[in-house]
Amino acid sequence: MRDVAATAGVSLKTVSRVVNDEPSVREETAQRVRDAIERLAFAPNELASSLRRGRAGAIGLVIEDLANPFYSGLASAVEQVADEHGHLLLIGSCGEDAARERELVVRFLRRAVDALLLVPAGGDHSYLLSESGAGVPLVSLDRFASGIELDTIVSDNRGGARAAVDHLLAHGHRRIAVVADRPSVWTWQERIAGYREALGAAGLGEGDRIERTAATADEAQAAVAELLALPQDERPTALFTGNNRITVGALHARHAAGAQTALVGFDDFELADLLRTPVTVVRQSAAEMGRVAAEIAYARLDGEDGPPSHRVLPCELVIRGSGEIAP
Amino acid sequence: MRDVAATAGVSLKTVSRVVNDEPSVREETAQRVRDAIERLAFAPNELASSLRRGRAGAIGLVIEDLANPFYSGLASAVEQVADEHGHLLLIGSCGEDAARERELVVRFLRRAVDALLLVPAGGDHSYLLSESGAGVPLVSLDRFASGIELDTIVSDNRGGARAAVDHLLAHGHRRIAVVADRPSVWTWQERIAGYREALGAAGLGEGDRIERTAATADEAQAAVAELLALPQDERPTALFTGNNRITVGALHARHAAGAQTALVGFDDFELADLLRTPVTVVRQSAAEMGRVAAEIAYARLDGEDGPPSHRVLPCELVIRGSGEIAP
DNA sequence: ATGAAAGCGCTAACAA
DNA sequence: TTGTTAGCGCTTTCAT
Repeated sequence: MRDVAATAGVSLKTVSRVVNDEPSVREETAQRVRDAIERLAFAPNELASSLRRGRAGAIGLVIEDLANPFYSGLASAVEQVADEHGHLLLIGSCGEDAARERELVVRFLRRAVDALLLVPAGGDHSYLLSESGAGVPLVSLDRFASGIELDTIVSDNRGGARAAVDHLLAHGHRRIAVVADRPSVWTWQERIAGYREALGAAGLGEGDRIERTAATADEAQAAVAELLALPQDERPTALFTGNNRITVGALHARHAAGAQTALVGFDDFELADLLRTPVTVVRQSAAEMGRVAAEIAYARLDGEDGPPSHRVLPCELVIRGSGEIAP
Repeated sequence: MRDVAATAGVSLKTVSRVVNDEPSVREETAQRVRDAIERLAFAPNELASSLRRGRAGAIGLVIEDLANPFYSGLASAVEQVADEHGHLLLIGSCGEDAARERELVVRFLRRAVDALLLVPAGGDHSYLLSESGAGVPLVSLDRFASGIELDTIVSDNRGGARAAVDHLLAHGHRRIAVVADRPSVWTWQERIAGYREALGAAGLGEGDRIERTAATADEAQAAVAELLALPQDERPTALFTGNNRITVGALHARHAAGAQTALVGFDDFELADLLRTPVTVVRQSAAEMGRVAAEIAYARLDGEDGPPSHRVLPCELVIRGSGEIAP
């Protein structure tokens, strides 16, 4: 930049003005500077600029697993909003590991990201209180973070789960199993609660619950294989699978067992309509969630204050066949 | 950091040494500094550190579309390698837009990323020659960048395409249509070339080619719907779909038309085995590609020199049913 | 083993 | 409209 200034015969600050499109530079001067920039192939250092300004020109996103379509859809929406604001996007996956999540959060904040969005893994998040003293907008997506009040946007997990199980009940099922994520995760709690509420409303009690957990598609496949191998009078006639990974595992197990067990999954997925038995799902929109979360963050950056906001996005039951199989 | 130094009664430099785990600090001094860090809740500013060091502690990845499972799988693998090296990951999608790609590349370089991986969109990439003068390792994934020689890692697109079409030919097909991506993209050229080679080797000529392009699943669905609506003596009896988006679109069109047209797709996808007609595909590994590309970048950072390297990963034909349907 | 001084490349604040 | 000065928070170099 010094070289550009010398070449153009102006001061450093004038070059800075031109680079940043500040007004109040005479057009003729600006042109001279632009020529010099061109000739020297000058590229400003955004790191230095960020340091001086105290703003990074980037936002951070911490998710569980970039390879999971739910999270990549979410990330894609966040990316788009960031881009509209001229920001770059730092992404990190923590794989439901609280320690790793914290590490990523800390590193992002140390890079002075302008805002931080995260899908909180299980565990206490009060550490965010001190980490974010700096006033960096913090938004929680998909789940509530425990131990701290943040701007949060989630799907109506409980309502969606209840709709799924109600649907199965309405089709005559009484032995309905749920396979869901780790209990430490907020979404799990909600989805399980929805399951129990629906059973309860149908007059079914604790003894009628069949609850399994699975963290991966493989674990889900194993769990469902076990369920389908139960003696007929204990075997569930219907499955409620608590997320997209679990649904995939369950479908494989169901296929391997040659079973026609009814199934409703949480999370829609591509080609669900073209499966051998088209899959009935509770749909939530990862993209919408990502978009809204990013917009909340930018509203905060824009000076919007007030207490942490909570947004709940509705879920939608998409009927395709697998949920309408009779017991 | 100044405050920490004052609190611990040492100089700035000593704090810096402790923060960076440099040796040659007496343990007792180090402990005093660590106490001060703790008490003041000091967090070093990575931006400042990066500026001074001239290295960002991050790498950049430019892909086409984060919401596409192929690219998110690739990104996930890159992320993992970056993490192993203590680096953060900047991601940007350019949606096959050359101008947007360049913008992202420039911004990443201005942030002094330590290495840059990119899936080159169509168009000339000689601009990279000047942009990367700084000696930042540049690796091209999934495609060759035209106009510049870069470390590049691709799948054997031509071989994979040829295997797909050979397979259809072996099952008696003679009117085989290909639906592939934009012609400006390197992978398209290779996959089309493989298609033509296979036809040629079977004694079929230009007149026997049925070639369509589609950039999205929707466009592919429309293109395939048209093909399937052709009079029977012109209608293709088999489809070779050139990427995962196109396969999805084609499957929908095929289903809507109630057709039993044979189909082999490029790119494997989840649940392909559980579709009504399980889908035969040519599988490539996005994860492997991402991992290897990142490792090449780190090898370069490690001082490895020599001319740009080319790595070609093999593809694998996965037989599931849709490719074995008779004409 | 520790510290002082200089400066990475830029922009904010103020001055001319 | 343009320039000067100071300094963002850290690390390098060199001295002690």
